[in-house]
Amino acid sequence: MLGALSVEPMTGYRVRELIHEVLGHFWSESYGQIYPTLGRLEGEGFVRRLGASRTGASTFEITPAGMGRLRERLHEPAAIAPPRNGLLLRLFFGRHLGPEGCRHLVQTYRDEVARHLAGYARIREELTAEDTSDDTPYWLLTLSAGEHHARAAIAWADESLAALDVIEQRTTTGTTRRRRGTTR
Amino acid sequence: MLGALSVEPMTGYRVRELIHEVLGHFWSESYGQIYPTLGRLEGEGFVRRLGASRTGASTFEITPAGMGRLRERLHEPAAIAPPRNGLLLRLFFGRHLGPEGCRHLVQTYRDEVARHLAGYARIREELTAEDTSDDTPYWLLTLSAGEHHARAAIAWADESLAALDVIEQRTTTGTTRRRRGTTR
DNA sequence: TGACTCATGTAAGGCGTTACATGATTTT
DNA sequence: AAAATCATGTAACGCCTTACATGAGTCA
Repeated sequence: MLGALSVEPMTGYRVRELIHEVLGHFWSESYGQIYPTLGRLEGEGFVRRLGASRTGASTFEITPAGMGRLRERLHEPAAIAPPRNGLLLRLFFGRHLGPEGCRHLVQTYRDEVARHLAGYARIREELTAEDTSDDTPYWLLTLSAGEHHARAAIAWADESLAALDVIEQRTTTGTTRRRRGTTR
Repeated sequence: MLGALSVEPMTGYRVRELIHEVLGHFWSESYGQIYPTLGRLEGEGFVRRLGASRTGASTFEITPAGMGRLRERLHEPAAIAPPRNGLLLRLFFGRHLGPEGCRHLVQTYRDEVARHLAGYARIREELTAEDTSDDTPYWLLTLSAGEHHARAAIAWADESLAALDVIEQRTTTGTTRRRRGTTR
């Protein structure tokens, strides 16, 4: 919230929109969070309501106190969320799913990550175009994290798909010593 | 729950313990989930209470219907959780934190991931020791995911630390053209 | 005029953790 | 006998999403 308003004053609706579009790969907020939070922050003096346009929409601005609070919050160590990776959980019990089922899960995941990676390429073009601001180097850090993660995920998926082929071969042909290439 | 009991019958306490120790890197459950779920599954006939030992502790066993349910659940596509990456959020607004603050965050993260990676090495030894079961190949997939992710995270962190050095140089020395190597 | 977008706000509910109360069994 | 571990269960609470109600402004 404070971070968004540190960029420029905007409405709650716009904050949600920006978070979704710009931070969508690593953050999310819903309206059910946005509006109550905005009210609370106003009460605490961290944001201020700018003249509401003739319509009901009100634009919020971060106050100097809000900037201080933002820095405070940024310094707090990031809370670590309890892990919940549904894909890995399924693969761990993959024996009950079979190689074919696992392959489908991994392939779907791989496709999704590949789409993300393609998206990152476009974002990188935009960020490295000549209009670099003081924020750009920091934004590139987060982009780079996405790229590293996506490339690793794809490499893992490819390895895993190959490993699943081998598993299937073994169970299909029994536990014989000889193995031949995949039929594809 | 069903997955855990598919390995062998055990108490709710033991399920929690196993999930924590074995799946800890990608899954978690709390007692507040375990016991109500166990009760529900019993009512649905997916698990069965084995003769309670003289004490109050009761060991649960998965039923054939439970095995069917497990396969069903495994086939469902994994739910995608709304992203919440506190580290990347902080780096995105890194300008307000400064290169030094960011470096600290990244370094802390790097250290943590490196510890995980070291742990994975030990797990890999155990898994590749001669006692391979039918589950082993699937467990190796999840282990490999952890390794790929950790290596990528470390590579990213190292790049980012270097990038942050450059950012600091630039802001410290002004926007001069010449730049020299880091001290040390 | 009708459709779409911008905008606010809340109610209901789901999910999950934390913390505590409680007690048996085992180990030291 | 004390301390640690195994075990069950729940109450309170926090967080967050979804869905809806509502309406103003904009565009075709």
